[in-house]
Amino acid sequence: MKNKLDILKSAALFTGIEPSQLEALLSCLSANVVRYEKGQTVFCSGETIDRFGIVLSGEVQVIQDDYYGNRSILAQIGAGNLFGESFAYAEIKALPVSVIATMESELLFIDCRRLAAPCTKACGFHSRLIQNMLHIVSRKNVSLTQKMEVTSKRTTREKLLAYLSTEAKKAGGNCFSIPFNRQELADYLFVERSAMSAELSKLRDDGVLSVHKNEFELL
Amino acid sequence: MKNKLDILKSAALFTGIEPSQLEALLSCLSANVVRYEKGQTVFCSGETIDRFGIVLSGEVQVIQDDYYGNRSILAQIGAGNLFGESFAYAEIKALPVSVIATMESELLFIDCRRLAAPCTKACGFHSRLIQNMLHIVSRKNVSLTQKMEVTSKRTTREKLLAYLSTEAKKAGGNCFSIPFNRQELADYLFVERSAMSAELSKLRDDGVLSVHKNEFELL
DNA sequence: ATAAGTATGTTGGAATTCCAACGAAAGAGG
DNA sequence: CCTCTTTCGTTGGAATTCCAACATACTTAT
Repeated sequence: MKNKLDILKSAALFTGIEPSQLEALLSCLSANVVRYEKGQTVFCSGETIDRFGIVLSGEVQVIQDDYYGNRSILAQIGAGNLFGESFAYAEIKALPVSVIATMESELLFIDCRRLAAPCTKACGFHSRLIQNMLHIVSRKNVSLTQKMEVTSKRTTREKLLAYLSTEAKKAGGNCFSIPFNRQELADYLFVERSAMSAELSKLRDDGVLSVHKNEFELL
Repeated sequence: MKNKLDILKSAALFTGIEPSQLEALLSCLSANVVRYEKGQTVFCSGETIDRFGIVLSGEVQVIQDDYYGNRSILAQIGAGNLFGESFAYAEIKALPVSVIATMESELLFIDCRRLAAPCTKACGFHSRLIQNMLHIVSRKNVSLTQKMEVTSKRTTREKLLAYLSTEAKKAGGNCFSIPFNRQELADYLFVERSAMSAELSKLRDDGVLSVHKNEFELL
């Protein structure tokens, strides 16, 4: 339980909150922790949710499967980050996505109304929390827009280059590693795995990049 | 100025605010109105913004042009709706998109910090406003996700069907009109206009839909 | 009414992607 | 060490998209 609190202390949702007050706050929010195994479903498309999650350890993916079996990965959420909050605060009836654990994970859940509404105990956290939440949701919005900038490209080659460029920029250099295997990367870019693999080879032959497993270098 | 206030009264940002207090609130926020001509740029990609806009009349589009000249339409914003708020609250340095007026429009601008921070005059609006804002940004997030559900489809035909189905559902029937011309629809779906036009004809020949200008009917 | 400009539908060939299948390489587990 | 499973690269043909070009409405301005 020690390291979990450390994760929360540095989580964006709790910036500006005194670490010493964190436990009191969590109990005020009646937050609860649940452990998930690899591959388990956290939220299932179609259901209604009024709570959101924070990843304490492990990782979850926000995905969408159509009835042809094509999977689209919309987002990958690591430790300290939130998932489901936009759908909870948008108050939609049917979740258009699913959330799955990609590895053994500990997730903390919080009721979204409990966080937004000023509480009866007159604790002063809520004003700060809702500002943090607005900031987080806004940044997710920007992330989605940037993902669209990548997936709006017409060819697999352009999508790859757009994605790898942003990853390089994020890493602050030409060498970086990506958090996906080939199938996941294809699902993230909305393209075919085999065609993408072939295109990666072509990019390598063209001297644009070098690649070893998930390690990339743009030349 | 009369109808402008009417627009604002029913705008999602001001739900829960007494209409009678609206003018006082606007002055507290030091909101200002600007008129734009058709085709004018409202926000330009690359700039930093600390304010957002509300469409009073007319319409704006959130777009992205790459250096091959391909335009992507990310969103279309009509009267009463907001634009730019996610980028303002995410506090990013460089705007990754541009906003343009698609027709003569009146836009109202509000400083994003002015809205979020409790004001010195101790007016009680801000708590409500920030909750509304969180709700709006969350719903935009859901909209972006739904747009991705459409654009993640691999073929033009599937994209069209996915888009038209959601429009039909939104209209609550099989007959509906879309707010785009053909080129704009192609830019919205990230496909080629001519190929899309051909695919529309094929869908018509296949008896899946009938179309007259922007009026569609799914059969 | 005429002319110019814009929007839309159509078409043919080049380029690209999709799909299925296969084999090689890397890991996991016994 | 071997087997089983998963991941990844490659390939060939079918299907689709892209691109450029052109023809036909439909609009707008003069």
